[in-house]
Amino acid sequence: MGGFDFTVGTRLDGRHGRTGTIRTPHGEIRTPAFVPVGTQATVKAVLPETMRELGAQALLANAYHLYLRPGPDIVDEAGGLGAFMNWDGPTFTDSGGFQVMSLGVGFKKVLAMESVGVSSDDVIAKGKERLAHVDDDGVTFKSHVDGSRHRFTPEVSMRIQHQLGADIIFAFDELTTLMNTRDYQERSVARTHAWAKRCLDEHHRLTVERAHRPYQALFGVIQGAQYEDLRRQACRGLAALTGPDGGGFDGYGIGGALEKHSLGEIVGWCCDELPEDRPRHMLGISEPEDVFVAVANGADTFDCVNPSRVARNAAVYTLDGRYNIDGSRYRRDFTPIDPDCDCYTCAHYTRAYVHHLFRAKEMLASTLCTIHNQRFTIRLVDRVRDAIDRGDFDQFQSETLARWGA
RNA sequence: GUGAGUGUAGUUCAGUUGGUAGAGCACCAGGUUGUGAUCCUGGAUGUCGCGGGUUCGAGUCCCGUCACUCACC
Repeated sequence: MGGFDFTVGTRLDGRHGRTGTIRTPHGEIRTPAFVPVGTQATVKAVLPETMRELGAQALLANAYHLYLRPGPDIVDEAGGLGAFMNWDGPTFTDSGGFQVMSLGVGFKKVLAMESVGVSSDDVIAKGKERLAHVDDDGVTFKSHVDGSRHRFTPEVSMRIQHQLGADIIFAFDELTTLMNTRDYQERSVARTHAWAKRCLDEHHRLTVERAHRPYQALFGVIQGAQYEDLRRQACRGLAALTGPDGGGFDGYGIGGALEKHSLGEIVGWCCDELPEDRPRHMLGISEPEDVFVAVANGADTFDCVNPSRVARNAAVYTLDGRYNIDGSRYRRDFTPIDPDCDCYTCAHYTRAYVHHLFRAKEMLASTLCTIHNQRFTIRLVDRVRDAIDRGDFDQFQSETLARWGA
């Protein structure tokens, strides 16, 4: 796997947590690392240069969105995702598997139906408004942009992600919900495993075909929901898979819908089974409690839309907790959003000003709060990494979470 | 001075043949975990201009009065 490798640094006693370094053709990622999300080849509201200044080491975009718009061929022509968006650091793309669920069934819709006694299996079978349909070969879906029909298979996802050209790409997986039956979860894990093998094969073929391009690392994605046996089985299965060249996955993604309280044990089960010389990416977390739990149990990198999304709706993070800056109590507060923060926003602007921008619906409000929340999250993870290297993780965790109020 | 119209939540307005008031925005408070997210959920709010009258009951009908708007003198 030329151009890509992972070395472990300091390990946590008795747990899977560690520091390390991922090397990609576009630079290194020191882990643990938070990877901000720029779904459509942009971290909403901020410049790529700003993300660099904030300390972002890598960015993650989405194959589904970029496939629909502008189209992977255009990103390819532009020189790949990084060149297209003026980001010269490492990049990730998600496979589009998440959209199988979010477009097809809808996580919230399914949760809401729980009270009515409807399982998402029923919804998948009977739902009228679903935009996606899953079968063993792949998923057929309607574009949320214009309603046109499309089909993703593991091979299609690999081709798209090769055209997008991110340094780290993910295998095409099926994300279930907590509402699916145990029986469905078993079948889904089997399907995701079969898709993983097809991804590995197609990835190998494309890597040979596109040998003139920088090497792209492929991460297998683990499902299995809240079931320990399924998670372990999924991990062992993916760890044992090899492509035509005899090589396996370059790393692993831990995915799936899960309840917050079981995050730690699920990551722990997975990391019991996964090879420790490969990086593990936890998909979709960023809250301080989750970061500590995921890192302690072995996650090396993780991404999340939350710092950006909540920023656009006036929620800002501090080590003392989260609050809404558009609340009336900040109208005359001329202190920074977070007095302990070193970000550009906190250095130059007051709560009263940002409060005013939200009230006036000015777009700068989103920009300033996104800068702050991204910096908050990146800096928190930087400190976690330093704490592990210092041998100080447990104390740093307990102090930080006590202050956070978790 | 004459004629006409309008006065209902902070605001713009809706209120069916009379049955003790609603909406949008604003306001207040939350939420958002591989972005279908300038999105979603809750909440508070009224001497229906004022005074009489008719009626079991009036924001709705009648009389008077005040304010504002327009038109004409």
